[in-house]
Amino acid sequence: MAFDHRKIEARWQNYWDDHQTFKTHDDSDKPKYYVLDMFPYPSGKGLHVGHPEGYTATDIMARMKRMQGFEVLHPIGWDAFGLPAEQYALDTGHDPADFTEQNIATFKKQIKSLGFSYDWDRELNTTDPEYYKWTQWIFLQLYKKGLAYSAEVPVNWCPALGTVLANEEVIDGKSERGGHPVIRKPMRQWMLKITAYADRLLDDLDDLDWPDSIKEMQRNWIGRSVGAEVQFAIDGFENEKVTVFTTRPDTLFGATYMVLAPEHKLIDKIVTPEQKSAVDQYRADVAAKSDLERTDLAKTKTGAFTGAYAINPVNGKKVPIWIADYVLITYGSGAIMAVPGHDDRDYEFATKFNLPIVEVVAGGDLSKEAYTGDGKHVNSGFLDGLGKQEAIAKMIDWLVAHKVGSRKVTYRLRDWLFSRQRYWGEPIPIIHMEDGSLKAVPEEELPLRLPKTKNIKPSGTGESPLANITDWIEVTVPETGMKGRRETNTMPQWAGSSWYFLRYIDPHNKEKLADPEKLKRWMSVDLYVGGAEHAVLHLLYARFWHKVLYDLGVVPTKEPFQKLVNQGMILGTNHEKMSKSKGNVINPDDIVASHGADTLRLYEMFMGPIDAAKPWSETGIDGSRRFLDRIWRLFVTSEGKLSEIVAPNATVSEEFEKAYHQTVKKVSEDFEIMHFNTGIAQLMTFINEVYKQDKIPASMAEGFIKLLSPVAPHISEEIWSLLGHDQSIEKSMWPVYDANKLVEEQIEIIVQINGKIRARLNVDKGTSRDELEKMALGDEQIKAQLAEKSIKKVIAVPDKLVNIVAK
RNA sequence: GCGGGUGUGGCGGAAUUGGCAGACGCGCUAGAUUUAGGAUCUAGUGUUUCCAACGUGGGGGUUCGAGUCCCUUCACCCGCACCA
Repeated sequence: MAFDHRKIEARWQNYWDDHQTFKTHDDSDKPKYYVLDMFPYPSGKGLHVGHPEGYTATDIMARMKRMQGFEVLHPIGWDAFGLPAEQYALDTGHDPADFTEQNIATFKKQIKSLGFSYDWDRELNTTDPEYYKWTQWIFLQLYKKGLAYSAEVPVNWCPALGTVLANEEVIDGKSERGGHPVIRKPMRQWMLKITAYADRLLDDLDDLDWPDSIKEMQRNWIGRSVGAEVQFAIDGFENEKVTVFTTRPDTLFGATYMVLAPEHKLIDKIVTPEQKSAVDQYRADVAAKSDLERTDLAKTKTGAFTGAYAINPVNGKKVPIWIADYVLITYGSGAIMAVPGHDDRDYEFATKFNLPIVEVVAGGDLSKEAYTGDGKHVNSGFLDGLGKQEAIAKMIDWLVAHKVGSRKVTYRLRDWLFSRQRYWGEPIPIIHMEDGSLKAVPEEELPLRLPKTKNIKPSGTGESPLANITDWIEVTVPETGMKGRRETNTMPQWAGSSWYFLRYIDPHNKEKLADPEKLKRWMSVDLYVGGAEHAVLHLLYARFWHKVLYDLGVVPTKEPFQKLVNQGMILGTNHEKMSKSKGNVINPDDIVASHGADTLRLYEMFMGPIDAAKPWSETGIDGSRRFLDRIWRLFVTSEGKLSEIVAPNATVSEEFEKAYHQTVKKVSEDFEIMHFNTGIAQLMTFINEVYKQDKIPASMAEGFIKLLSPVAPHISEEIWSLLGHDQSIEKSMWPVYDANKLVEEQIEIIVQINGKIRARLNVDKGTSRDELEKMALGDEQIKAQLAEKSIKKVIAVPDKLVNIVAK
């Protein structure tokens, strides 16, 4: 009987469901292992081959750990709020909830067809009011702690569509849908003060077992820089000051001009009448530029002189104040002291506008370029002769003593723009009262449900479609009779995914986000696997919320995800990213139908390292299927019975026994560190060996099938039952190897002359250096090779080699 | 430009602390078998001028010995984008 994957896979998937094989027990006394996949967004397009890669990796870990005696938490759920459902609703008038439900059903069916060992009783859905109740609850905690505030910030407003667009919906300043112009318009938005946690988000990265690249990306994103704030007085304006931020306060003596960002609010006050038209013109030019043009590094510097002068506090010199778009209003204080001698950008600007360049750190050639390195300070008064570090410290002391500046840390990280002008998101539980005050929806009234509506349409005002739903919007506080209007903004998609891993731990809890005892039992996540595209935002937001919850005593750990692994992308057969337009998309459903889920799982793990980008190969997937067929033929007869190669008490050669124990060792070790490709290679090697045997003992057949089972669970269950077991292989114990069987008594040693292999010797393990040397020099072949030469040196490494250096 | 990463056969990829380069798979070749097929089994398969030499993007170095360490250079991928 051939290996019929359709029948077998369906059978075991039903068995697992019926027997609740993968149910997680909170009260077991086994050690815990929490292995988590990144929350999928159930798009209408369904699963692509990238999904099963990460999911298979975590599933292998989950299945192996269960067999190794761990209580495993391996859940899945749906990050189901999001733009596509809303757009679908706007286009068709249908309820996004229905659309989402269908998509989830499709996704679930696809995921189930791959045989992942999820505990489906813990399935989550961010759009479920019982779930988003707690998303809203967390928001209220943030609000109470002063970490949620509202502010006027510019958004992408499309007047023609009457709506606000996300950045990705704006292409070249036009709306993606319809090509209407989009303008930046300040609107009141909810912000979360993630910057208050910047230092902790940065520092706690050190203890995480994450890829360096991801940690580095987060560090860069947070962008902490240490320097000083310096206040410059403005000539002729006694009450005005400009504060600049600099990382190089030691170069203050070299500040020969000052630059304000074109949006800086002081400009109108200080600009001289003669310069006003030039400044206005420049600001108009800058405003007309797209973000892309403004940030184009290749362009030359532009700017305009305001006519005003600032006073350099350290030497009292007058320096001209310019405006230029190379200074960003969003960073630091939106103003800089320009030190053209020691900053590339300032140098470029000064050269273009003929501003003076003064050397204050020796070591460079200022006629050619700015010198940004370290060196002795010159032309710097009390700093002369000092190096960079001492000079910075001394200058900060001076600034503090003269009350014109201080040490200062700034971050690139901005506060999190938390509101979206959307219907399909968690409602923000805030009421704007008619007296202008804000009132939080009482916790006991949560969840604040999204109102059902027949027709979702833009409000036209920039508010979300919720603004149309008068019944929902207008509220009266019962105690006071005061009227109010609900917040029409909803939360971004990041909200629900910032804490879902906590809810899996206690998904049906009505009283709390999750039981503290259970959180203590399960946190933190031992292994988190997902795509690198979430390297910054999702992982940073989740860490931020987690720290807030930690401070509130809700969660027991400082960090949510102890170990993080990014699966690499699966490319098309042409080594390019899969895309519809390139026609190189592989649909996992097709593979499951043609080759089976086990084959797909096996192949995706065998393709290469989990974190590398790897191209798909048609013949490669065939090869993986062939391996499973080979296993099947080995263990199962054409009548569907257990093959006679398996004999309970078969004796095998010492060599084969060794191969078995080596396989157990290598597979166990490789899977543990997620080197699935090499572990699978070892399984293949073992099967190649088995093909050379007449009989193998049942114990080894069972051991092998156990090793295979996390990767290819369906075929493994089937063979396991043919081996005479009436319980799932999942309930069996992971095999252990006998180290004694791996001990080599004799090993082959290579003998090199000048690093080239000239002979091989079989010696007892542990043969001493001297002995090896003697044996090597006594070897006939070696003697012959050395006949014309004189020996300079002999290096002998026990159990490895002898290298003879000769001339 | 800055930060991170990757370069190994025809292809995907293996290779502890520096110690037999190319495990395993694909592809290819040959043989066997068969109801002749995109099946199966067995063997072979880095290159070349094949008793040997060369070979891990290029160049240089350290070392008895380098895919692995150091310097330099090139190519590609990912992230950031004038962050003062």
